[in-house]
Amino acid sequence: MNYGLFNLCIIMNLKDGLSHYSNLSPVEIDKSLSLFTPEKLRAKEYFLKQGKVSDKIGFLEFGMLRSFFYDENGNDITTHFFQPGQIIISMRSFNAQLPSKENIMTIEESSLLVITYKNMIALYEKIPVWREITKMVDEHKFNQLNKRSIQLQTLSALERYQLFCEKNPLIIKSVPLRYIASYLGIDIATLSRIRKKI
Amino acid sequence: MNYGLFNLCIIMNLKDGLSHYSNLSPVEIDKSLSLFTPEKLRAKEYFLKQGKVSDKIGFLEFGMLRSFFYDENGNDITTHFFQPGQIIISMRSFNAQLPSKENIMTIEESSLLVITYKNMIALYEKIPVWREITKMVDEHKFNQLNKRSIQLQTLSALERYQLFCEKNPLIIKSVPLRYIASYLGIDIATLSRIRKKI
DNA sequence: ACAATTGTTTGACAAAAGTCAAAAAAAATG
DNA sequence: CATTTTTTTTGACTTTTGTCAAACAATTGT
Repeated sequence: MNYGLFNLCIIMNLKDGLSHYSNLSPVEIDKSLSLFTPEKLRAKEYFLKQGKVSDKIGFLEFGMLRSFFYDENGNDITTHFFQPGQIIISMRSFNAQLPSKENIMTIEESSLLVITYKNMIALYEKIPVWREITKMVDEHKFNQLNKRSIQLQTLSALERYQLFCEKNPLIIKSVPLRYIASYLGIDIATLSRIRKKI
Repeated sequence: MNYGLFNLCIIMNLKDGLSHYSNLSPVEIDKSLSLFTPEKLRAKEYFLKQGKVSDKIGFLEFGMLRSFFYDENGNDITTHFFQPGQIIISMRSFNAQLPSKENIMTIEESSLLVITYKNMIALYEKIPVWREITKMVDEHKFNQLNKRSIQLQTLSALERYQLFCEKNPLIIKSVPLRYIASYLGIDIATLSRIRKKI
């Protein structure tokens, strides 16, 4: 059982990831995977809508998604990007089964392996190790968020953008700049000027 | 079982909190509390040091603590304030038993109820409901951090400070401004000017 | 109580980031 | 492939925030 599971990246699929990084047996892996169903989404389709209780999470095979919400002025605020190999989840809504405060939407055509909340619970009963896997995902998400929070707290717009580029070359390539600007808390015009400077 | 548990605030102690907000029986509560030991700390004492694996968490009865780290220039960056009624924990270090990236230190004289990692594990075995309580604490911490992250992303220095004052009157009263400035990602001189403006 | 230390405010200035509007470029659509 | 539509860049300007140093205030230890 290993944190690498959630940095799988593009190369690996869910099955290979589980066999490399979890200590599930091949039989358990097959039993687990039978509860996931493939789902294809076109660009700009919702995976989760603000206000609804999240009833599923997904493992992203390929494509790109983002989570966002609308602030009091109707601005679209991006809060997260989801890359291949990552778990698509709204932690608060899925874990506590509360109405979501954010949308999750594809940026481009995407392919996921989806498991419903009901099946996830079933999985916990059948294969208790999955509780640990979930715990690891949650911890990983917490640590990511913590890093992000510290970056927003301590870095200038320029530094945030530079670090983001360094750590997320894939996102830079395939995501509209205005989403990245909003994610970094920078005005789109300012980001444009920062880019010119580099 | 109820989220109110982690917004107990000053009025309530751990015992009352557990009996009001958890569904532990009185016997279970007493059994649980026997694994917590009182700990008094003077001002500016460490509860946890950067680099060490956290071996305990605490419930704060009274006093005030903060977590912080030193950045590459040696600046002291405050990442969190802990108020009475809250759980003192470094999530990453305690949950995953990894070396801590942050310090936790009292700001003023404080009184805690402390439980060691070993005893926490014992508690999970004796009273499995504690796994759920922990899960709720973790979820609550995640949601708090998520809020904070969005505030850093979307609000101006002035707005961040105003919101902070509104939500944390106790902290404003008893914590040096430079800690608050650092927590909000604002230069101390800028914060001083913001305060004059209000 | 007094010196020493630590914390906060202020001034003068510089740099960073935001605003609004228009132009340019790129992407989507028929 | 030409035309909408969307996205990005740019210009001119304003506002916000940071920097450095000094003055001032508060707190602490002896």
